[in-house]
Amino acid sequence: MPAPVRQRRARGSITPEAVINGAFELAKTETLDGLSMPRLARHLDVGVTSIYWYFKSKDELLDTLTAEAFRRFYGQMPPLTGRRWDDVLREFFRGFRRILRGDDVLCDLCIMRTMRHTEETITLTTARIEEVVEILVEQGFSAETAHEAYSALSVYTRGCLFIERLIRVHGIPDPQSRARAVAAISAPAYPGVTRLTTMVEDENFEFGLENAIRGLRTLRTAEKRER
Amino acid sequence: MPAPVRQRRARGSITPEAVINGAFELAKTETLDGLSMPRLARHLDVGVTSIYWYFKSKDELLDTLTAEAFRRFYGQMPPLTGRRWDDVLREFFRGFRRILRGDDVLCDLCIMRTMRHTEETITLTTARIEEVVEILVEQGFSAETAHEAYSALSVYTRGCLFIERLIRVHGIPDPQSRARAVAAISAPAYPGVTRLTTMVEDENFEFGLENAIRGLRTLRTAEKRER
DNA sequence: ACCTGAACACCGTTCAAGT
DNA sequence: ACCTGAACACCGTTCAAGT
Repeated sequence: MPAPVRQRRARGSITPEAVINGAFELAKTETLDGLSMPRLARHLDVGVTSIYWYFKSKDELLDTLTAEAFRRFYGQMPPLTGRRWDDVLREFFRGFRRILRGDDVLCDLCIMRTMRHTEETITLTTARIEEVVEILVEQGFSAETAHEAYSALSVYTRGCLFIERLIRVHGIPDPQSRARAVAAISAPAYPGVTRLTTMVEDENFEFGLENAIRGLRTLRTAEKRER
Repeated sequence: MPAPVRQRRARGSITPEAVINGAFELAKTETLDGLSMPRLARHLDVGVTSIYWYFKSKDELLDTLTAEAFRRFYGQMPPLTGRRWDDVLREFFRGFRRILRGDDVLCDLCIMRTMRHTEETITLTTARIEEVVEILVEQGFSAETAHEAYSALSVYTRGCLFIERLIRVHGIPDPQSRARAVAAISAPAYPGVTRLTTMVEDENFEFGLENAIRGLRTLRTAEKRER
């Protein structure tokens, strides 16, 4: 009954930046999945269609948000200070995980959404990769191996973030049903199985990280001997 | 104008199994995201609401599909034949990746969707984990380490599948824009960077797998010496 | 007990205006 | 050039029937 009166906005009173900031705000109060065009419009006090003047689809808006997310993410990544290659790897991938685990919106945009990055994002990412690779090469790795090492640890770290994010969104089965399920096994040989082996915690992450570094140490020695 | 006549179905002509099979068929022709209740109903030639008699929400239907997907997945996992622990790990995780990379619907259900499994699925999974862990323990690993090793390789393999799936769904930026982006870096020290380091291919997967095994070998020797 | 269409509140997007 | 509401085709889910 009360007419949904809303003042017509002045020309130029909407900017792409305002839309992007509003989108981040809204995603933060809910979740990235909760971000819809009508809700965003309401949040910005703008007609729904007005957003389409600046972003020709929701996907294009999300791409822009992703680019901004990467900028914010890399802005938070501290510069490398370690001297030895293994300390550098630890520092880098621990930081990587810490930052994205602490910000669900950034995690959803940088890790969960897509692999189609903008040119700017690729530049940012590649520069960071190079930094790490360079240190590895300086300290005796071949360029080839250094890249593979980075790639493997990157996949591992993103795998952790991905699984941890799924758990935060959907939860895990309650411990009781889990215990019953494990009890149903014919030969539960090792009590440790009852622990959530499919879940990632700090110690799990650390084990994989240290183990990879151990493998790389052996490889480095072998590569050095070859020359 | 032509009245949308559809015969009323007989009582008992719809079964949960038929719904599930229809859902798998439909997801296969499109994608899991393309599976909607109206489309599924049309595919089954059933009223939309009828599905809700057997599954009280789409989420419950998806949970049932996930349980079935895990059954199919484990049905395809070959029994372990390797003798040495490292061969067993290779065999297991290569098979894991191969099967889920070859079936997008299974991958979406088992890897991408959720971590909230049914009791049956947990039993299936835990039994498989135990099989691997037991072999590691027989050959000199502590139960603790064996679990951590499994967990790390599982996270790594699922990370690969996750990233590969994202690429299949959304694609990656075209090589040209990528090359331009890399060229924009101030000091592109290593030409290898131009290669898609964020992408996962067979050789990338193998490197991480072998490297983890290398790390475990060192750890095993150390653990043996301690005793 | 089982099957059904109409209806509701949502979504992304387009159209045809208004200023 | 920029902002807008109405409208469209979709979605998941509920309701109030029908048999």
